[in-house]
Amino acid sequence: MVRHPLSKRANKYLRKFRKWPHSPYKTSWHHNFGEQQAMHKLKQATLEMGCPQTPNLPHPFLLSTLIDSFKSYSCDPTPKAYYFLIKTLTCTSQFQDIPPVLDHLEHLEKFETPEFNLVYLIRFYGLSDKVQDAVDLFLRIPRFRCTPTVCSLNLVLSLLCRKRECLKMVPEILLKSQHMNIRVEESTFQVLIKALCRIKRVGYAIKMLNYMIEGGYGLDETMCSLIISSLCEQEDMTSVEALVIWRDMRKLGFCPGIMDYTNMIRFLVKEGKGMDALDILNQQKKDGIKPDVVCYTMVLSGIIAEGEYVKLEELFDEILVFGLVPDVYTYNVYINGLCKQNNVDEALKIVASMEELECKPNVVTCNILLGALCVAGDLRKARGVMKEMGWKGVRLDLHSYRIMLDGLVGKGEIGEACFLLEEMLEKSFFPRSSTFDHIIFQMCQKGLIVEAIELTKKIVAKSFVPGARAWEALLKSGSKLGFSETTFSGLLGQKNNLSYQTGSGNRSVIENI
DNA sequence: GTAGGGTTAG
Repeated sequence: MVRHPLSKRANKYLRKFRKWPHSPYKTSWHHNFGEQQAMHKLKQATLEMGCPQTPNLPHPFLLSTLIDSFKSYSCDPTPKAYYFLIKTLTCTSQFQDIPPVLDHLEHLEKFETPEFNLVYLIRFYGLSDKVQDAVDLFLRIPRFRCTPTVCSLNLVLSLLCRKRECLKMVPEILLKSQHMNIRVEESTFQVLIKALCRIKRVGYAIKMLNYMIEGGYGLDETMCSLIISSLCEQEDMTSVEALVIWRDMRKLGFCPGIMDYTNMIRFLVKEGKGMDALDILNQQKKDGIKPDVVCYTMVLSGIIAEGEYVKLEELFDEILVFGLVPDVYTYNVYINGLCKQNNVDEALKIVASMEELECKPNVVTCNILLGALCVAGDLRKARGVMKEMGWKGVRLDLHSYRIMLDGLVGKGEIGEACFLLEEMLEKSFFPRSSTFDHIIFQMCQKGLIVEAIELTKKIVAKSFVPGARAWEALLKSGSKLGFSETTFSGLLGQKNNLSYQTGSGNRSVIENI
């Protein structure tokens, strides 16, 4: 343990340095005892305040309690006592009592207020939507005989960065902090970059990174990674800009890790730049960072989106050559690529081989196949896939049903479509609005008007809102056959229920019935 | 040593 050297500041009550005889009331332990008792009294008062038997009693003014407690033990209030007081006031929502406490602390106390007392309150203000109060308190710190450090500054900055409208105060605070003699540190930049990335202002985060470098700090790789991972969430970031950022960071010596490559690839693929993603993958290999199946899967899907099917084959082979084991995600992407090339038979073969490799197809595999078979008009095989998935325990989801339903409707298989729709409704799956309209329209065309009305009633009872085209078809057919208004009474019964969720187009139709 | 990051579709 390091002790303070016995110097001028040594305790004069120690025998070695004693100048005066002990006063029985003025020893240090006695003083501490008094402070402890006063604290105890203060805590007691706050406990009684929160007493469940008297919840409606007005709260005592705790500042007076604090002052009185310490006075009664003949000692001065301690910073600790103020910390306790401020914490109690915030926890019990007695916000109106905080400013007098601060005034008292500023004008009537003599001790140097520890920064953490104020930091606590600044944080509290910031998190309870009182950002201006937080800023004001920050600027007022020196008046509490406290030397503010980068701690307070970082806190205020992070609070300001949480809200878009407060961002504009950041430069002003940075400027004022200079006058307050707070030295901006690397951590300040980190706070700003993290906050900017969080609120999706990656452009500004990059500016900060550059300021950091200009300020003589080394390249912060963690911040680089953070920026790269935030690219995807940035709506107005183009792939060209992202690639420039990536290139510049690399020039500055950034050594991306696998997650950085993954994030960059994900961003590019999302932007429809599969070939750029492939470039990044190749860089990754050159840099000696082995891409895993996740990287490959994303790049494969990007390449397919760009229609580069030759590359697709090459890359899929590469996965196998590198000894990576494709998983269901990879297979799904590959199968989708085959389907996009109208090679459904090959896709089906791959599914069969997946099973041999004990990689179980999932509902996504199923949906890809169903979609491709329906587009190809091969309903027989599509039905087969549906059944097979059922046996294999792959639970069909909303999309499976919608895809199949659209396939049936597209081929004019209205009877079967209705059957499937019933099955969907039992599972609380709803068709796309246009699909339903199509079914009703076709039923009316075929003269199945009563059935169409029944089906509409059933789906409307489940709060589904048919589109304008369905209503139109029903009305036209109904009036042709001389149906009275009462025919639609079952539908009208739902009117109030529907009006709030109906688009304007549909509302006028319903109201006109 | 691990997970996580990745798949279809209106």
